[in-house]
Amino acid sequence: MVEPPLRADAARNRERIVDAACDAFAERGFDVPLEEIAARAGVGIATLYRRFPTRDDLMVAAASRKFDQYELALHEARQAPDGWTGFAGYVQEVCRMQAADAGLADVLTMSFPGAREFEARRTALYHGFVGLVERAKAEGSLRDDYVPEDLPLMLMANAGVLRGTAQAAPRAWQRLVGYLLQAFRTGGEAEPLPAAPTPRQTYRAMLRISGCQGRSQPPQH
Amino acid sequence: MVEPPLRADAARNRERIVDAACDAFAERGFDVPLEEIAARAGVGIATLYRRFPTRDDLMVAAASRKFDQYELALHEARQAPDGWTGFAGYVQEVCRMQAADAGLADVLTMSFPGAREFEARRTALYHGFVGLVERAKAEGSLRDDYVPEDLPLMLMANAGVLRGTAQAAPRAWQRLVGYLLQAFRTGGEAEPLPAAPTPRQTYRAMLRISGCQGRSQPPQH
DNA sequence: GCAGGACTGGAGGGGCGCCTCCGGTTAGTG
DNA sequence: CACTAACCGGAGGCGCCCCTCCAGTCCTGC
Repeated sequence: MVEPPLRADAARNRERIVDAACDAFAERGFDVPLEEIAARAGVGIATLYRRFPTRDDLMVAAASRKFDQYELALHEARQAPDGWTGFAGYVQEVCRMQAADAGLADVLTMSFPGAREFEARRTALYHGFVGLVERAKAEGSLRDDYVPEDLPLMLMANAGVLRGTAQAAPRAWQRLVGYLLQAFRTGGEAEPLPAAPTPRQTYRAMLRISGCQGRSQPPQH
Repeated sequence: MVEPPLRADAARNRERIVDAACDAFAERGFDVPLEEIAARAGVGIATLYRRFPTRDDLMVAAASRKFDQYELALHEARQAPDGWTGFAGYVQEVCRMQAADAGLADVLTMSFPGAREFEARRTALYHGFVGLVERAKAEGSLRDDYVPEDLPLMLMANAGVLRGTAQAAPRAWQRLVGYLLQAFRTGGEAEPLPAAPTPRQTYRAMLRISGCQGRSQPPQH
């Protein structure tokens, strides 16, 4: 069951593949061609497959690198002066990371039953978040019917906004998060919101989503 | 510039293609293979391409069929007893339609600069919505800093939730909409929310998103 | 009922990404 | 230094979907 140690050059290549995967996933999401990752790593496609037989394996390896960030955010949220600051700060930070990293953010809303250590860290993060929720509820600033499952819900919503607006209105997600935090808070006065996307930005975003791969000319024979 | 009328059989086939496209888009989203649409319509792939040279052309034709529903929803919202009911009812209805129709809902967040009549109807819907917004703001129930562009934002967020939960927690979107409406309303007390997805549902949704196309066995030679 | 033009569908070339096979290369030990 | 096991990478088969070409079919107007 225990893997024999890799030869030095193989280990080096493995590292380079994971590095390349991190970059590629962050820039272009999880559906980049594996060939591109291999090319970025300066490695043959076969080498990539030998080391990571499944796309999931590679995703797990790449994602693990980012857990540090999430754990740091959780740690900071725990030390916030009050429950709401901690809860809201964590939620915002997670969404910000999601916006900054096209693919890897989905990691929190994914499950890889095969990856033990990965799942353990994800579960720990989840428990930590439950703690934030309870603290905020106890001080009365977070509505009672909030449930921790609302975080994945929010991440999925955020992902949808990011998919649609990443190019044209890269700050639109902040407004969504602003609205949602407002809804999560009890007895909230209307607080100022992040700026809305302009009509122009919205229009451009709508163009982007559509196919619009050009080539719509009639055959003009 | 004016198209000659189609031959009777050609017109019939055209109808069947649009019917099939409506069904296919609704069931599986906009990225169904065109070959499948042709097969559903009982028609050769070439026939489909002759009638709709571009995927966008077909999408426009299929989407136009659904405008009636949107226009009906707008009409009803206008006759609501008060501004908030009209605004919230319309928003909910649009999101409900989005949930019921995997692909076509994106239509409202897309733009097809080439399709005149299509764009005109979409624009009319937009203006109608602006009317709902103004009425609700005037009566003081909708926050002042709400902008009409928040509707596409919401639709994108809803699309993200639907993508993630369609199989495992088909009602999750209602909770998102509930939260957002709460945030849109001024001075809102916390109203009861649609049920949250259960942890079990959330877990299943997370599994679904991941690749998980099986086949992760090591080569076991 | 008979041209002839409009229409049809399947075959097939092309691109892209997935994944594997295999001949050549290299690290690392004795 | 020499040898062997581990490692490498490109070539290429496969499946999927896109889109086009063309020989045959079927309306429709006369």
